[in-house]
Amino acid sequence: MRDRQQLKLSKNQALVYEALSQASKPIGAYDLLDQLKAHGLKAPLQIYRALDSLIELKVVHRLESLNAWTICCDADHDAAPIFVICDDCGDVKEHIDKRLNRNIENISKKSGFIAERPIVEIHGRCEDCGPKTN
Amino acid sequence: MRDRQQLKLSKNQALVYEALSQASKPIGAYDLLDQLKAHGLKAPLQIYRALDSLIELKVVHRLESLNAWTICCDADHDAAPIFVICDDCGDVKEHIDKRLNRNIENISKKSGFIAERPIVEIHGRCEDCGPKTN
DNA sequence: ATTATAATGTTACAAAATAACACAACGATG
DNA sequence: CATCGTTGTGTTATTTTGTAACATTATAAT
Repeated sequence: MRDRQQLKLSKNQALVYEALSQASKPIGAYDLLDQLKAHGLKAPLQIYRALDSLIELKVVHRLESLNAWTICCDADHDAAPIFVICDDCGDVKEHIDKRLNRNIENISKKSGFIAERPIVEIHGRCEDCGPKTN
Repeated sequence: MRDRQQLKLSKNQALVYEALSQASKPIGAYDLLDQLKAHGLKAPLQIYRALDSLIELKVVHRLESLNAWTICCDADHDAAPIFVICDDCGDVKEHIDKRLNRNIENISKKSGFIAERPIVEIHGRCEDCGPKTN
């Protein structure tokens, strides 16, 4: 796990990074703000700006389908991250799958498209929670 | 192209469906509302409710990374839709790719996960727009 | 030291989505 | 055909999520 020193994070970036690191699940911007009010943060923008930098540094991901952010599990990936999201317990796991990434590349190439930011978020039920009952 | 009769859409559902059908790109809920004010719609909820039903009917997709909705291009797909999104011109194309869908199934199975709603949205540059220049 | 760059603080605002409640239309069933 | 459950509608207010604009402060490099 890389720490603030290695990453050379600023104060707010470090605060947000720490909060995300300690969380077991992705967190929304306003939840982060609530947590970090104790450390002096006051406005949403402080959170959003820190998140933007952390994404730029590739140490944090945004989950588009959850409006939430999470720590990047994997230090060095060229491949796109794949998120598997349990809609019951909220657990989220990050995977890297070279084959799926090649697939995305192929689909893109076929139409002359340049894939710069592939988003893959698989909603469903994790092993512990089992199939939906309704 | 299925029409209102075949789908048995209600008034608001039909209005939203028509608006999306005629659009060349995905549209946001409030843009839809603006368009449909001419037809008497007044509140966001009317749009959101219609969109929910249309998604239930599987004739409309939500693009999570755009906060926008688009008509489903393909009448009968069991496989998950894949969206390819040009960040320059805003063009969006829907693809169905069995191989990628098998991939997603495999990734899920490995961890006992049941994939109920896979989201794949590939941002980048289309052939016409070419690579980013900045 | 100075200067460009990045980060911060703050107020106000915009955009996206939902809650709650009352009422109307529709379709099946008796 | 009546009535009853379901689905759809209308409306107001509110919540949640994300930005704009502008002034100030820290950081690192030459």
